[in-house]
Amino acid sequence: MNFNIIEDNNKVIIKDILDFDPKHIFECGQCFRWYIEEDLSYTTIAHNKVINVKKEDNDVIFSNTHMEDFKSIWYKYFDLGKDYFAIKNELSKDPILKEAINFGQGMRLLNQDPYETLISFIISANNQIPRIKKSVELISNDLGEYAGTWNGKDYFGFPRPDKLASLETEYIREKYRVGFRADRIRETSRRISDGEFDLQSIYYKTRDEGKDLLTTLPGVGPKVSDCILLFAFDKEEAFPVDVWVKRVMEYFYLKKETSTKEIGLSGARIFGRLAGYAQQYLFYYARELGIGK
DNA sequence: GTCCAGGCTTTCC
DNA sequence: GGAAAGCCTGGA
Repeated sequence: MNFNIIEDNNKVIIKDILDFDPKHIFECGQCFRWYIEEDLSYTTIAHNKVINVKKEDNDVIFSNTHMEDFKSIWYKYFDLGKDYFAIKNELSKDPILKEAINFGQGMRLLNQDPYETLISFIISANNQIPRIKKSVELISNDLGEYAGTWNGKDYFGFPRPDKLASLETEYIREKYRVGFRADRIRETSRRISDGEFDLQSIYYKTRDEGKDLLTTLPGVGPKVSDCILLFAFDKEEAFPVDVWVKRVMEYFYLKKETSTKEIGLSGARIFGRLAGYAQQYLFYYARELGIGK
């Protein structure tokens, strides 16, 4: 680790860390379980634990935790083993990316739970971020384990697959406001719960192998599978192409209307093994600034 | 085999 | 009232 960590009264503080901005991490669209507080800190839940993250000058304060959890859970979750200085340095050779990175300089790719990420991104299809967040919260509050309270709000973990697999499609549709995605959620959860689909095995597969497997699940196509590979399985070359990435790639790089499939191939060609990071800086940049709209 | 149009729930802007 | 971090189906 190239930064100093200290522990203090239910807090862990990283001193003088570059490349860590809670706003850029949580609002860049990779994660749906965060809540901004009045003091502009962010509260999130993962591994059935609640944590509050606040940036103060060049320090980041993690509250409601301790060093043991920090080392065993949050270090990996916040991708602190990666050298973002080197990643950004490499990608900044591209002048367009340099702008996008400058805009979202404190972004990091989280390592999230595979099943929660899978269901969250099935919900994301033809959907809006505020609605996706609401559906994920409704599911957790109804089926998840109580994980803690922060600033007066109770937090519940995302349930295990057997919970959603055991429900009727109509219940899922109406209770969680997921519309036509309800049966995809139920059937995908059932396959995992019944052991027909081994989600953990994807950790040990390549991006292409993982993509072929994930797209056999209902509700998982090219874009959603790349999101899962990038946000849960640490496949750095995964390049999810959504409407914003399509717009920003057409606007800056390709200069003409291009099919989604072709944009995916261009991402691999232009950005190579770091395509996932490039995608995330570009997505955040394009969406916040409305580029190409 | 590949490509593409149309349909899909609900709500946010 | 259009659009939304897309996927699935059917037909060319």
